[in-house]
Parts: sequence; structure tokens; C-alpha cells
Amino acid sequence: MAFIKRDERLPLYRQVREEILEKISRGTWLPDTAIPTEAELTKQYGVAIGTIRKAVDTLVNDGLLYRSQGRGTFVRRPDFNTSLFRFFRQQPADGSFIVPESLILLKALQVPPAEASTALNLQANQLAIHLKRLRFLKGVVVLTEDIWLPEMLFANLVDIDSNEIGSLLYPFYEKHCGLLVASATETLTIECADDDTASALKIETGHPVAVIERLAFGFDKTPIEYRVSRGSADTFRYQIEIN
Amino acid sequence: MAFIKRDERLPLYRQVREEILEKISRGTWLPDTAIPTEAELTKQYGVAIGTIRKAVDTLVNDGLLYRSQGRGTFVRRPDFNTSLFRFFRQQPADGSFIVPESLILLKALQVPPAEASTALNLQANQLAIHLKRLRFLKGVVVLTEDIWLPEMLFANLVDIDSNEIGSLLYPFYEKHCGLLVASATETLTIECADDDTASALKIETGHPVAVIERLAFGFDKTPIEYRVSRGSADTFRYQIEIN
DNA sequence: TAGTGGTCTAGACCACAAG
DNA sequence: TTGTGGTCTAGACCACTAG
Repeated sequence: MAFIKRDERLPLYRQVREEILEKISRGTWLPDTAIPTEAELTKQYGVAIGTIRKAVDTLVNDGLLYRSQGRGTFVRRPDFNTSLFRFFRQQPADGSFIVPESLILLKALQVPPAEASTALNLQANQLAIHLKRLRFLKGVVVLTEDIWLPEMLFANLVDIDSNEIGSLLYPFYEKHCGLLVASATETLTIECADDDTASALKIETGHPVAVIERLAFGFDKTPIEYRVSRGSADTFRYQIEIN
Repeated sequence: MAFIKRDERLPLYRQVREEILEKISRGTWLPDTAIPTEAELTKQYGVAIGTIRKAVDTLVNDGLLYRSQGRGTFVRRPDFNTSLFRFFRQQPADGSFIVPESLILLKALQVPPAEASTALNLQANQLAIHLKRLRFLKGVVVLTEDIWLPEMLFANLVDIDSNEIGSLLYPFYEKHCGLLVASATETLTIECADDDTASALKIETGHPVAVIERLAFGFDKTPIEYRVSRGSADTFRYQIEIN
């Protein structure tokens, strides 16, 4: 029995959905582990199995859970380390994905630019952790990245040596700061390379670059990370199917 | 009852889905009109209402149908005249959408470039209808477009005066050539403007432009139209949510 | 008021995975 | 063999739309 908070106005299957969502976001049910079986949930919530299935359906559809026939239903581990990265042409065309290498150039406490400050809901002039890094595929520089992190959330990161940080930041955030990225918005624009970007990417100043601005959120929708990535426009290719 | 072609290996709800898809693509059920009620379909196909609902669910999810409580379930009229266009910043930020004006510069029978020829499954050197046009928002040029159409499908279009073609091509294709666009793939890349593009868009040669290449298909997956649109990179902005 | 889709129930049998 | 999710049935009542 078991509705912690139920909004009577909502359909039953939506209420169940909210309950499950709560379990995932609070970490009661962990990524890559099975949630209770449908029969179990039926008992716990006192609703029919069809209702449980419909609730789980919506979460599977949203990508938060995945089902495996005969084994169970599992919490998906979110992974945004890939995302728009796959649209740079150094990636193999067969759909497989190479994890890009990474070199951190800077880790410092600085005043973030206005966009970052606004995105992260910081006070004016409030300091944030600034990471600059380069990302490589097969030894070739593909992206420059500027990353801004709220100091309160990432206090543990201040004293860590840059070399201890691996290629993928999100698993690192989770392990050292207890922060799990659950969703993000990305905005793609195009600009001309300034001197710094050009020399980092080994292109000419003024050459067009694709700019990917990402704001990543936790399960509770608080902004966790603001990131701007830049790559040469030559290698950029984004494909979409419309139905 | 009523299965025209049934693939016994598929689940019932998938078979029903295929049947409905067939009705839509053959034009038996027309856009913006209601399909039979769930009770009716239950009788026609001799399956339970839950199965009908599941089949319809998948089609609603794919955007081919939409439901309206108390009224019925309807065939969606596809509309790709918008799509990536909405990502140019001249569009109002409030989510509303202005239909761009359009000026046709050229209509001619020509040998298409290799990409167009391949995309449309044409023989080498086979002629196709070439349209060139400019598209405006609030009187400002936003896009140049090169459109290639297979002559066999668009025979009716050859003798039509350019001025009779309105701002939106897809409704025109449907009315005059009986061709309904059902899906499309779009690929976004970035290049530097050549002289022609630059003068059309009123930018400098070499200035970066966003290139949107679209291949549009009918319900039977035959390619109908190949289109390349170019707009100044300054005004381009594409946003995406990841969950 | 009649007809539609929206929600919900309480079962059933099947296909698949794992021990 | 046991337990899981995948499919399917045959109803029920509700909320909304339109005449």
C-alpha cells in the first residue's frame, strides 16, 4: 500500500508513474538494477497489472527504464557524454561510438560569464569552478570545451588534481560529488573562430565552428553543469528523421 | 474478418497497425478525417478493444494519428513545410510560427547533381525538374533553396506557370500531382558561402552558412523530393532536449 | 442524450532467461 | 522448472463532444 503522496486528480497510472519516478530520482532504485516485478508492484500499489504496465510504459518511452523479457525491468543509467558528440564525422559511420580522449588545460575558481551565471542560477559575481579541456578522437583535436560548475555542489572537486579526472566527467561527478545528470538541453549555433579557438582546433581564425551549449540538470531539475563545446564546422554533420 | 494481408508471426496489435497504416497510405482514410471508432474496429478485425487501442497507440505515438476525446481518432495531415525552418532566429521566440514568403527564381528540366540523382533513385543523366527559390521572413531573405523533383511523378508540374505556385510546396504537390509527403530525413552541415549563395543571402562570400539537405518520402517510402536549403549561420539556432 | 475516447480491472496464455 | 515481461481478452465506468 503505498502511495506516499497521491494527487487524486491524476489518473491512477500517472500516480504510479510519479511514485516510480520518485524512487528513481531519490536513488532508492539504482541505475542498472531491476525494479520490483509487475506482480510485486501490483500488490504494493493495489492496482491492476494493466495499470502498472501503462505507468511503466510511459517511463520506458521516456527512456528512464528499459525492459528485458524474462529478466525484469531496469533503471537506465543516463549517459550524455555522447549526445551531440556523435555528430562529428570522426566517428565511425557504422553507428558504433568511440569514447573521445580528453586533456584538461585549466581548473580554476573564476567569475563565470553572464550566460553561465544565469543558466546555473548563480548570484552576480559568485565564483564557479571553470574547467577548460580539449577532446580528441584518434589523436586529432575535435572539440574545445569550457565547463562551469557551481562551487557549492562541487566542493569536493576543488582540491582534486586534474590528472585524476578521467575522460568522462559525468561518472566522475556521480562518484565524487553524488551528482547524477538526468536531463539536458543543448543549443547548436554557428560562429567564426576567435584566435584562441582557432589555434586550439588547428584551424584558421575566422573559420566557422559549430558551438554546442549544454545545460545539464539533476533529477530534481536543478542545473548542475553549463558547458560550451566548439568544433570545426568542416567535420560537423547532424542528421534527423521526421515522421 | 478483414485482415487483407496478415503476417501470422507478428503480434495481433502489430498486424492491426499494419492494416491501419495501409488504409492511410493508400488514401482510403484521408487526412483530417476520423477513422472508424474503436468499437467499430473491434468488430472489423475481430480482436479485443485493448488490442485495437494498443495498435492505435503506436500510430498516435508515431504522429500518424491523433485522438480527440469525445470526437474520434483522426489521420494527421503531415506538414514538413515548417521543420528546420523554425530554427532560424527570425521566427518569434514565443513558439508561434510565421509562414515564410517565397519567390521562385527558376523552373527548368535539368540534369541533377549526383547527390540529387542518387537520392531520388534516378538513372545517370536522367532529367529532373529543378526549382530555385528564395524564402523570406518579414521581407528579409532567410534561405535559398534548390529543389529537385523526378519528372515522372511531377509531369503535371512541367507546364504550370511559376506564379501559380504558392508559398508552400507540399500542399501544391498533393493537389496537382497527388503526392503526399509522409516522412523525411534532414541533414545539417555547415559550409562557406560561394558567390551565388552570398549574393542571394546578402552576405559576404566565404561567410558560414547552415546547409539543410532534405529528402522527402511518400507513404510507400519512395523518394519524392530532394531539397537543399542554405541560410546564413548568423541566424541559425537549433535547440534539443535530451532525457 | 448518444457516441466517442480515457481509464481501469482481473484474469489468461505465451516467449524468454536463468538456475 | 520458475519467474519474468509480452500479448490478449471481455468486459466496466468515466469525461468529453456534439447535436
